[in-house]
Amino acid sequence: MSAAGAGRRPMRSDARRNRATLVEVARKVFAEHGADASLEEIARQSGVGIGTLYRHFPTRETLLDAVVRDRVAALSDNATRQLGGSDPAEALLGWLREVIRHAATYRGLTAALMVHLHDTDPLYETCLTMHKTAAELLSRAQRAGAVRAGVDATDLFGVVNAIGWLAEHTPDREDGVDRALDIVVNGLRGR
Amino acid sequence: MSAAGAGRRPMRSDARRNRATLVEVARKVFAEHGADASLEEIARQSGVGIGTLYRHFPTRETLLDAVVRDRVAALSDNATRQLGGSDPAEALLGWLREVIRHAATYRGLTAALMVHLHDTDPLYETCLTMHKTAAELLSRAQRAGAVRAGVDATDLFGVVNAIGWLAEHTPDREDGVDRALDIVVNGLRGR
DNA sequence: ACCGTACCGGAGCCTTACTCCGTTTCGTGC
DNA sequence: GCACGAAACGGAGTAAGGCTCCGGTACGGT
Repeated sequence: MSAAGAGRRPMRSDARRNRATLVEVARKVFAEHGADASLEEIARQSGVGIGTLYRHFPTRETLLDAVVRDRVAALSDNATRQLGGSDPAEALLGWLREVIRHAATYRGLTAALMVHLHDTDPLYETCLTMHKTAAELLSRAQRAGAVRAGVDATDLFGVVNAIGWLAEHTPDREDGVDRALDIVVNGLRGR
Repeated sequence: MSAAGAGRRPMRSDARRNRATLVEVARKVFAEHGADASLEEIARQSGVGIGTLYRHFPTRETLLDAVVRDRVAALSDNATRQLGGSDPAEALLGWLREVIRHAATYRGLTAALMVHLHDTDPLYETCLTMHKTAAELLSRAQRAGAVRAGVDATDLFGVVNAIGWLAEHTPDREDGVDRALDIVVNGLRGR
């Protein structure tokens, strides 16, 4: 079930090592240059050939997924478990902020997520994680009367990614994202 | 003031012809493949060499601007003049819808607009047109009490582009954009 | 008809995505 | 510890697009 076809035997040691290095370097390079950074650059900095990168990660999305999957899952856990007892509106807002901040770090990630919400490609599971979290937080907030009815998880998923995209594109004017988020959060409340 | 340096004499007839063809073809190709379509493809379909394209439009943004400038201006005119007498909230909503629909046609345009809001590059004027329109519609809506205070034109510009981006990325689920827009519009109202 | 110049075209160079296959390295059985 | 098969590696090769540069072409004024 692990990404690089660990169907049978465990990976060879050099393969495991290279894979780990690639993910680590990719995390850095994606954060620095965005999700459409040069894959050759990642291979170079990892000290492996481009062929090795492509064997471990047949597509850019596979690599991107390896980079963000854990972090997205952690955000979800954080939102649904740790904040489980707290104010539903607060929990929702906190998660939105974190997801948006994450999106601003890996510029271009939001676009990839939107694309892969409907297929079965690598990033699909990560999308699903986000979508489920959106659904849970939303449902709790709606039950608490903090969010009006008529909004569904897909709406929320779309909106959070849209604001995430906005965050990518407004590196200056940091409060701009907060202000946009404020509008959206206000819009989620009852009329 | 015209884009291709008509500082002195009028353009030569072949140049004028080629320029017009390029814009027309670009309009089609950008609409079909998005704002990052192949420029070589545009030159090919226009029946001119790539060098000719680059002489008329030194950057992709210059060409993109030539394609969308009139349309954006028309949307602004429509919003501020024709709808001048009608309900300010209605006028604002109508403009938002149109801009978003336009953004969905030229996928990637929103990103270019966000980037060039703060420089003096070609698309800057188009950005400014949108920004000014946002300011006018917003101000009227606020005076009419349809939009709460504390929202400024830059917020609105950001939000409309964010929803435009969302529209680019949800070709299916057409109502998804309406639903997102509904959330935002609701969020613009008083608390 | 002639000439100066504005304009044209595409070869050429660079960067990046992605593939293919000869070579190297691992790890297991003896 | 050695040998051998499989797993993994590396990078040359192919393709495509961005952008430049300059020898050639054709417009338009005289």
